[in-house]
Amino acid sequence: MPELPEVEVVRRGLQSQVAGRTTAAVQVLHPRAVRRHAGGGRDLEHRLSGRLLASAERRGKYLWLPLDGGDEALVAHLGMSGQLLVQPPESPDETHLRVRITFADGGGELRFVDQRTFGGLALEPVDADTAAPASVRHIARDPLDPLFDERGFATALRHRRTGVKRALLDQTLVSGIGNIYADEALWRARLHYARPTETLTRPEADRVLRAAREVMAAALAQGGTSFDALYVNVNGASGYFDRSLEAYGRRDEPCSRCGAPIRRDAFMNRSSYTCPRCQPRPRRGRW
DNA sequence: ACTAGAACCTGGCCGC
DNA sequence: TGCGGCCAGGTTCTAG
Repeated sequence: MPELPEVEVVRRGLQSQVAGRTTAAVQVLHPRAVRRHAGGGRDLEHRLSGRLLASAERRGKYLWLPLDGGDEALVAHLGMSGQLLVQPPESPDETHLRVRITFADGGGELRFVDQRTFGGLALEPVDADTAAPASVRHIARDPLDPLFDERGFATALRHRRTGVKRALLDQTLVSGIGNIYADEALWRARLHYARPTETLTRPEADRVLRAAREVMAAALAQGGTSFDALYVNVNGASGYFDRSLEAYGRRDEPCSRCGAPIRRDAFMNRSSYTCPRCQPRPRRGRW
């Protein structure tokens, strides 16, 4: 499940292997993979052919490749199971291959592979002022961004009226954090996911942000997290940060700080993992 | 304006 | 062996 560290690994792969190359043909194999593209699959195939992909950018979990000229970009979101692979043209198609982009240099082709089809590609105009594509404009900066506003984040967090985990998952407040790193950050900060944001002290707000930054930086240093074969980077290699997770996916295993068994709760149609001793449930929590 | 929850999607896995 | 149901979860849409 790609979150910020995984997406950044993919961005680096794109920057080194795709940036600076000119596309030849584009083949859309599944309409849902391009549902965010205003003109549909045929339109994307035509407008993306013969274009220079200038660089690889990222904000939160969104990736984009600005085209030559700079007023358009190919935007990619991996969703839950999306992969961007650079493969030799002769290698067999992947089962869930959705979009194929070949290049004028005849080298490795860029393939968008996505089993669950939550992800997708789109060609979008780029806003001249922010240098961000249209669909990325509402996404907040992420904790690894040098321009991230820490004080502003802490203030905004404490003005929310919700549970702290919901707030961490809100990409308009802070981007890049998904279910896995939210649980890891909360474990590090010793906060329960249902803790009402309006009761957070400023030190607590600072602490959870610092924890999120630390766990994502550590994951990035190891090449991203992976739990199965769904996530691979642009070269096709899996990350392996899952060995370092302290809470997520560790139901009934002892907390490495205190030994209490990690518990799993259903929360927001997904799972939340907490240490019941280090992260006690607040008396009046917000779900 | 803000918050909460459903919907989208496929394949692996489990129990029967 | 097969089948129904559950689970994984990022984002968008809709309802309140």
